[in-house]
Amino acid sequence: MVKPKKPLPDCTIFWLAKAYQKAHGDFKEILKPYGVTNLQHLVLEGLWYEGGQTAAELGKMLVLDKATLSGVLDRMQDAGWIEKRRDPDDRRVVRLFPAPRAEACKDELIALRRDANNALLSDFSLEEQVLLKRMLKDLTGIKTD
Amino acid sequence: MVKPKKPLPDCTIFWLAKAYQKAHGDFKEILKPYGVTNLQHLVLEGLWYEGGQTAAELGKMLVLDKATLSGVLDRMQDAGWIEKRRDPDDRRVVRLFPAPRAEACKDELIALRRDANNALLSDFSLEEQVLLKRMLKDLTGIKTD
DNA sequence: TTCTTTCCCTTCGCATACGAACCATTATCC
DNA sequence: GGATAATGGTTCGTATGCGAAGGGAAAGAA
Repeated sequence: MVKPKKPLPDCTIFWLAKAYQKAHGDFKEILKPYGVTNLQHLVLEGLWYEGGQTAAELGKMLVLDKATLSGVLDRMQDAGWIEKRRDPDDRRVVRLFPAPRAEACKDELIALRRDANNALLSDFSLEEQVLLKRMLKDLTGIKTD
Repeated sequence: MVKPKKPLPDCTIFWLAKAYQKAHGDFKEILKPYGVTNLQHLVLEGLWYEGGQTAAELGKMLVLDKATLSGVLDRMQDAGWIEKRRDPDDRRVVRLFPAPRAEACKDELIALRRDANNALLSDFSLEEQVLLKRMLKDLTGIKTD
């Protein structure tokens, strides 16, 4: 009795989803002890790269819907990861800054993502790694110049 | 004034997420007129491949958490896409079958995924397409034999 | 046979994701 | 200046996604 081996043959969308779920899930486990989710970690990296960004700017940088960001930022503020400050010049705008809790473990958290990426790609040759990254970027349609 | 161009340089997890989101979003738009979601389409393909599967079997085939499947199957039954039948020999089990509504547009729906995949990969050479698929499968850690 | 374990599925809780509607504020046009 | 448009955020609704707990049923052990 042979079970079917090929669920969805050649469906790249499917394999893309599963590769993402695997990488996402692994990183999620790594982050769990720190009390940060994947998306929250990404937000912190965005703010470390450039603090004082507005939610709209951060959403553009991280390619995230503003509706998604809104809830995430709320939870991050409640958890003490970030600070929200109303812009006095434009009261529609909320400017975002990493809070002390984030600065305290900044280096450690940044290392986690770097290590997770290395682990993810460890089975590939350098050429394959470069090619994979290029193809993934091409798929997103995002121009990085 | 040059805006920062590289959001998260060399973070493959990030690009994997965005590539997935793009492919998923595009396919979602294609499916919208048909009243099916991406996951529901996947479930239908699973059942067309082999009808009468249990939810647990389908979850293994599609690499989906049973908790996720439970809600999806409910909505698909309500929408008339599938039928749930209690197995008389093992009353824990629910066996799943495509409903007439699904059979009616089976060929059309299957073609949609094939076309979406072709569109997704159209910018890559055949060699690149093969390599990408292999690398994605490697990343999932799923063995397809 | 009865107790324990295992299995299938459902439910709950939390966190994405995103379209759409909405409010407040600023910018633009006449 | 005043009507209109554009912008920044929040909120709502719907659909994933998964860990954890729970209930019912079958299987295995004592």
